[in-house]
Amino acid sequence: MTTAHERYERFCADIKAVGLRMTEQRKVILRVLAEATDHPDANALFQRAYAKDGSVSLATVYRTLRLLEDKGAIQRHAFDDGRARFENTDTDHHDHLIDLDTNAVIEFRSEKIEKLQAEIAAELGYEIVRHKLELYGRKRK
Amino acid sequence: MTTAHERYERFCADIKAVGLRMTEQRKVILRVLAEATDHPDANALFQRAYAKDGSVSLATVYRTLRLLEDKGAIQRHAFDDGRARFENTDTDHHDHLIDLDTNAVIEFRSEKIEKLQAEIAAELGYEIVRHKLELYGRKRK
DNA sequence: AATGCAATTGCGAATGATTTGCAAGAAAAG
DNA sequence: CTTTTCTTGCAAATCATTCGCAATTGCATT
Repeated sequence: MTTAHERYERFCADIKAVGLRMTEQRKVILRVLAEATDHPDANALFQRAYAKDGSVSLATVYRTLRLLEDKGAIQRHAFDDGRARFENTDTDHHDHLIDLDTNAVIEFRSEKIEKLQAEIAAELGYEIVRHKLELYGRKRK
Repeated sequence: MTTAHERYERFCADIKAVGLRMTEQRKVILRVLAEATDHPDANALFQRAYAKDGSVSLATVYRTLRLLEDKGAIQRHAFDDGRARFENTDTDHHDHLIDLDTNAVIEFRSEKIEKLQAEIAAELGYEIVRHKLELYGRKRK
């Protein structure tokens, strides 16, 4: 299990690795991202960062998000509600089950499904670069 | 196999079923939708409808789209490129493979994957209402 | 510690997709 | 043909996200 602090260090390393500067704003945003265990959207991240440091702007949150996404440090998801949501990529790959009543996001992973996907793509003459599997459902009672 | 004309008739029935009016514009838009075999976005649908009848506006295309989506007659997809794309729901359920180079959308269906998904959701205590499986890949050479 | 300069910021304006308010136009019912 | 109510097109309004730009700030070098 990776800790929030380890994630933060890794983000910093990613930034410096390409000669980018470590600004106050970036530090705050990276920390917020590293601490997130949910799937926040850009505005939620901005709120959290702004609470820690009022000098952070929404534009910079978006810029930092894009930066990290390009480096593969975080992942962007476009669930059915329109706006983009983000999560760390240091954890193992997994898919999502979205609770239609609460909007909660549950992570899961199935080796079998991963394998089947690759097989299907191969049959169609394709190689999978990435995939998105989202189950939308309700709790059974 | 459902024909475009049958689909059109069904759309009309859906509209009239709730006491809505059958206007010229709606007729044109329904026809365009019924004839679509691809996954057009709102603007593409507007272009096609406008070509048939210059009195159709983009706003009405959006309004009609939402109408049909609410009735479950068409389905909205949010692929990773941001804008919404639509398709008829009269065909059997299927998933999508998106060609990253050409943006082409290939449909497929796997019984095994469907079954696995249901199993996974059940394990987590959920019942699937709908799901979305998108493979993003490149042609193998 | 002071200097220089390119990277970075916040702001507000721009964007692109989609929605909405409203007055004018057209169905359906009488 | 009239009335009532639904629909429309247009333009303005949203929403999420991006961009231009002048001001600021890291950071490598003195």
